[in-house]
Amino acid sequence: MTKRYIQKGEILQRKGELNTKAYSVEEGLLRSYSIDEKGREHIFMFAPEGWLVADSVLPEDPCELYIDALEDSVVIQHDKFVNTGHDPMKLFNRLRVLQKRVIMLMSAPALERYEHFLETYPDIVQRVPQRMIASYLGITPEALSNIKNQHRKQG
Amino acid sequence: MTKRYIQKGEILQRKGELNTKAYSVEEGLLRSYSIDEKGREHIFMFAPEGWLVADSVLPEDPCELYIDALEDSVVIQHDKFVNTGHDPMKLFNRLRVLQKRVIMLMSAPALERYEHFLETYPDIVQRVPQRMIASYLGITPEALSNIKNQHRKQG
DNA sequence: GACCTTTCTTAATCTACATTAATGCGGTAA
DNA sequence: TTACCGCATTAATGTAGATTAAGAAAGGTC
Repeated sequence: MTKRYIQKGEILQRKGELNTKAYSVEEGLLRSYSIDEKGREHIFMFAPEGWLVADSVLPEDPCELYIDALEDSVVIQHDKFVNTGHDPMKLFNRLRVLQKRVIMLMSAPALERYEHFLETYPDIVQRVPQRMIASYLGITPEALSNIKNQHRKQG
Repeated sequence: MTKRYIQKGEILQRKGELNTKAYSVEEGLLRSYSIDEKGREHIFMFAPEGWLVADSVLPEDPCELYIDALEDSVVIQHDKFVNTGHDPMKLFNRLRVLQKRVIMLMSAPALERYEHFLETYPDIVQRVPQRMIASYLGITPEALSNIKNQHRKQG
C-alpha cells in the first residue's frame, strides 16, 4: 500500500505481464484498455478521482489489460489479493458500471450508449479526446462523429 | 442467510422491484437477464453450481435484472449489503467474467464469442436451449444457427 | 510566423448481423 | 392418429456501423 505520483502517459501495467496491483485514484485520471489481434485499442474503463482500477485476472494468469495515466495522477497502489484497506463500495461500483455496460452493449444502439455515457460521466467528456470515447463505446471515431450529429439534430 | 429450494421457472427477482438479495447457487442453474424496450430478452449471466448471482444496483434503486431458475435449484439467499458469509473469490470471479465479456463484446465477432463461450462453459451448452446462448452472446438465434455452420465447416 | 503530427469530420462503399418469412422438427394433448 | 406449439434452421432482404479515403481543425515544436 504505497502512494505513487504518475505522469501523464506513464504505463502502470501491460497486457501479458504478471501483476496483482490495484490502483485507487486520488487525483487525476487513469484508464484500462485492451489491444486486440488487429491492433485496435478498446478502452475498458476510465478511472477518475475516487475510482479503483484493476485487472480482474487470477494472480497466476497474465494480465489482459494495459493501465496508463491520461493525466498527471496520484494513486494508492494496493495488492488485489490482500484484503486491507479495500473500500467495498468502490468494488460494488465497478460491478455496477460493468453490469450496466454489458446490458447496454447488448441491447442499446450506439446513440443511446453515447447519451448514457454523457449522463454517467459528464466531466470525463471534457477531459479525453473523442476517439477514446468512441473506443469506450465500442465504435469507431467516424461513427461517433455521425452519432453526435444525430444527437445534436434531435436535441 | 436462508437456504431455498427453487423450482424450474420460478422467478426470484423482477426488474423494477426493490431487492437487495444475492443468491449463491448450491445445485441447479439460475440466470439473470434484462428485457429491453422492444421486448427482447438479454441474458446477463448464467449461474450454475458454485456461482453467485445478484443485481448490482444500489439498495435504494429499482432492479435492472430478472433472476429465474432454468433448473430445479438449491440456493443460499444472502443480503448483498451485509458482509457476512461472502466468499471474496466468488465476487472476484464475477468481475473476471464480466471484464472478459465486455472486452469480447467490444472486440470479437460473434463466432469468436461463441467459441469462447464453449470453452468457458462446456457444460452449460448442453443444459440450455440455443436461443438462450444466442441471447447471452448478444445475437439472434438465426445468427447463432449460421455461426454454428461456420464453426463446423472450419473445425 | 511556418511546419508537422494528431484529431476530428464528411462521404462512399462494404459487411456482419438483424429482420422477416417459410420450413421442418420433436413434444404433448385431445 | 391429427392438430398444435415452441424451438431450430435456412434463405432473402435490410441496416447499423466498419472501412477506406480525403480534407479540415487543432495542437505542438522549431
